[in-house]
Amino acid sequence: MLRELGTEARDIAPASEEAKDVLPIDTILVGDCIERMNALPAGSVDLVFADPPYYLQLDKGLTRPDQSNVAGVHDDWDKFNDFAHYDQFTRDWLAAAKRVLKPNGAIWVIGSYHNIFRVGATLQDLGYWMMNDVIWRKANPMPNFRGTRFTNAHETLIWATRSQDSKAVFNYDALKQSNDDTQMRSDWLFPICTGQERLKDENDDKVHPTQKPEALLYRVLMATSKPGDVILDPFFGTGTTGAVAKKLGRHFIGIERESDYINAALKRIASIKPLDKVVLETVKGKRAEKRVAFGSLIEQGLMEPGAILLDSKKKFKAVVRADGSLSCEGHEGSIHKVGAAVQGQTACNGWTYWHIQQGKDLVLIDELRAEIRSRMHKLSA
Amino acid sequence: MLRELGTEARDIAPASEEAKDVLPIDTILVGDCIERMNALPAGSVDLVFADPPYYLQLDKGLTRPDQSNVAGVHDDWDKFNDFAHYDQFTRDWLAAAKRVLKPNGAIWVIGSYHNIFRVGATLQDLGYWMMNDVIWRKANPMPNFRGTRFTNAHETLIWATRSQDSKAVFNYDALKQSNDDTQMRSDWLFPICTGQERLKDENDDKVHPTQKPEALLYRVLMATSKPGDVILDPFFGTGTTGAVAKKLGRHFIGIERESDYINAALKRIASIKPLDKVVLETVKGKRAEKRVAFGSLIEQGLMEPGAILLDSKKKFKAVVRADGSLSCEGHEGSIHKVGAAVQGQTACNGWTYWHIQQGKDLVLIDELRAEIRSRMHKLSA
DNA sequence: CCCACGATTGAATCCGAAC
DNA sequence: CGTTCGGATTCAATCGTGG
Repeated sequence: MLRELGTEARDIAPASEEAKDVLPIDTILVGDCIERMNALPAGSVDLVFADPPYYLQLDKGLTRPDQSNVAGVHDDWDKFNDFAHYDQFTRDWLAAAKRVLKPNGAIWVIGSYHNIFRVGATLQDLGYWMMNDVIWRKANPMPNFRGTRFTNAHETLIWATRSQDSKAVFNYDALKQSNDDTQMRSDWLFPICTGQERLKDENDDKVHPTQKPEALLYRVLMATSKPGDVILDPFFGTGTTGAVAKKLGRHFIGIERESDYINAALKRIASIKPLDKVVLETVKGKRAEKRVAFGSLIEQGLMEPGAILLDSKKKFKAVVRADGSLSCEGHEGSIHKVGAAVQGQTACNGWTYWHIQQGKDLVLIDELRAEIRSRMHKLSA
Repeated sequence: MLRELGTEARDIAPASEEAKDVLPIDTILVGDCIERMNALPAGSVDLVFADPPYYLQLDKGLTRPDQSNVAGVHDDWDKFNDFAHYDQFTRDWLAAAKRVLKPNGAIWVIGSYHNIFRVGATLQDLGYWMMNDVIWRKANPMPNFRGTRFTNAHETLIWATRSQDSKAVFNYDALKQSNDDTQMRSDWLFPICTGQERLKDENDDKVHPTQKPEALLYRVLMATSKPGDVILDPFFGTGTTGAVAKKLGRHFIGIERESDYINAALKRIASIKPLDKVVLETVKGKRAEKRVAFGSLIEQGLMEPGAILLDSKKKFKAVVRADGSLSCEGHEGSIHKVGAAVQGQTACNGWTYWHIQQGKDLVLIDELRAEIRSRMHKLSA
């Protein structure tokens, strides 16, 4: 029995007319992802983001040095008989995903060393074209409690297009702008999903054992999709993809089997407010010469897209856009460029010009940068 | 025609006698790596480090990083056949490597997204057991000149043992010590090989297009090998593995076909001076310590039968019996068993749980163990 | 209100020598 | 070979509590 669970997000972001007509936009489809994908029209989806089962093969329990128990992934959905079965499953869902992708569509898959080599080889076998493998470096990974291996401190994402001649969306300048005006690298640093962001049930247990951080999806969608695009997540879980897609003015289609996950995802996504169109406009063309790391403030949650920056006299108000650029009185660009423009000057250090209102006080954004640097410093080399 | 090129390193590092007798130690074998590996005795090598040819899908057939032809590929194979060919090559050399590895041997393979997924899946298919995938983060990667992808700023290494029940060498404590006393993570930051380290020919061109930095091999060998171990590199190139192995008191066996690479490697390795044995001593953890039976404290007069042991909060009092067992609140047995039982836990390290009263102070019985070990040490010296 | 401290937790293929 | 059991093993971040 297959149902469709819509959310109120359906009408918020702009979408192409044909997509609205033929696709269950901003909806969670209940059931097996292969069956549900095969029921969608071919060539209709812009991007797939998939977080499939990793097939961890954990047999025994694990305790911390203080004898406490580690809650591993022992769910049925991660159980397979052997690699042959896992490979077959992988081939099937990747083939189904390829069918629903538009000719210029692309896919992201995340995994660990347990499964990512099977996934990568199968992607290549099916004719997908690799663009990058991307490393999510975890700021706070779980240690290796037995001292037998290196701390498993990363996961691998593969970004591939539907075929070799697909022309993928890649917002190069926006990414560069948000990364100190240097090219975005293939190694990304984010904390794992904890704290307020981690969904808990009524018993204060985690709803999903492997919820991904929104910052990760934020970068994926900002990098390789446009507002109005349709993002399909065949392993929707608790809906991180949907939440970030809605926030960023993209449409999502989620597929999930577990009702507990679906219920949590629906509630979660309902509370998301999409960012304003103006905020979402990505920078086009070459950008400022000065080095800025402003975008990382947004990725790491120290500043919300749509936030207002003020100069010390509150004369100018600038809107922070999702890619880390500012918009103020007709000027747009980096914090430095806009700071200079509104003052009628040729140059300006945005870090020591713009403030953010915190209660009664104005706080210099340079203080937020210091916080970022402090975080990075702990992790360097 | 196969030759063997020895270097003067043969006699420098200590090696087991049997290895010296049957293996071409500290030698570069000329020719095809599969043939030469198959000519080596089975179960004779401690560690394999391999930097195999990349598979560049844009080219016809299998090429090295320098575009030279690896195998006689005459046909215009389609993609599937190309991958099949690369997979066959990968399976053949990985199977040959597995045969020459000792039962507790291990392998490292480095690659990029072009080939590492084929390599990883084949390793699993052949029964190797993954320990970690490790990310080499390049401090100074080549930028993506066309701005179409993320800067390819890393390469992936796979560390796997010969089989699931192999007991791999892993110098956990030495690594932790060298990493600011925290566990070594799976993401490593090193610059690419440039400057003085980069081998150049008479025209000042680089001898090898993908020479790896010695720092990378240094960490690999320090982490997963011991002095005297035999390291096999089937794609020896200009001999980074051999140079670092010699420096670190390990033996190497290199296999290479190109005489230009071999000549550069021979010259390079000849100039390496092995580090002194004393310098090569690493931090050892408690696991390396000899076991001390609790009863020996009594035998050696450090503790009297009938003595009282206390936990740190003096909640439990245990009586030491003449045979070295404890008795406490109806529980009896080893210091570990009783410690676990009184706490209601499944395990406990009695040495770091129980104390004896000395005057006003509580002294951990682990200190008495240290005294025993100190005495044993003086006796053996 | 702020700081110190303790408790908790996270996609994990997590022991090995002796008998 | 399997079983037993000694005893070795954790980092960053969040959240709650108490001073």
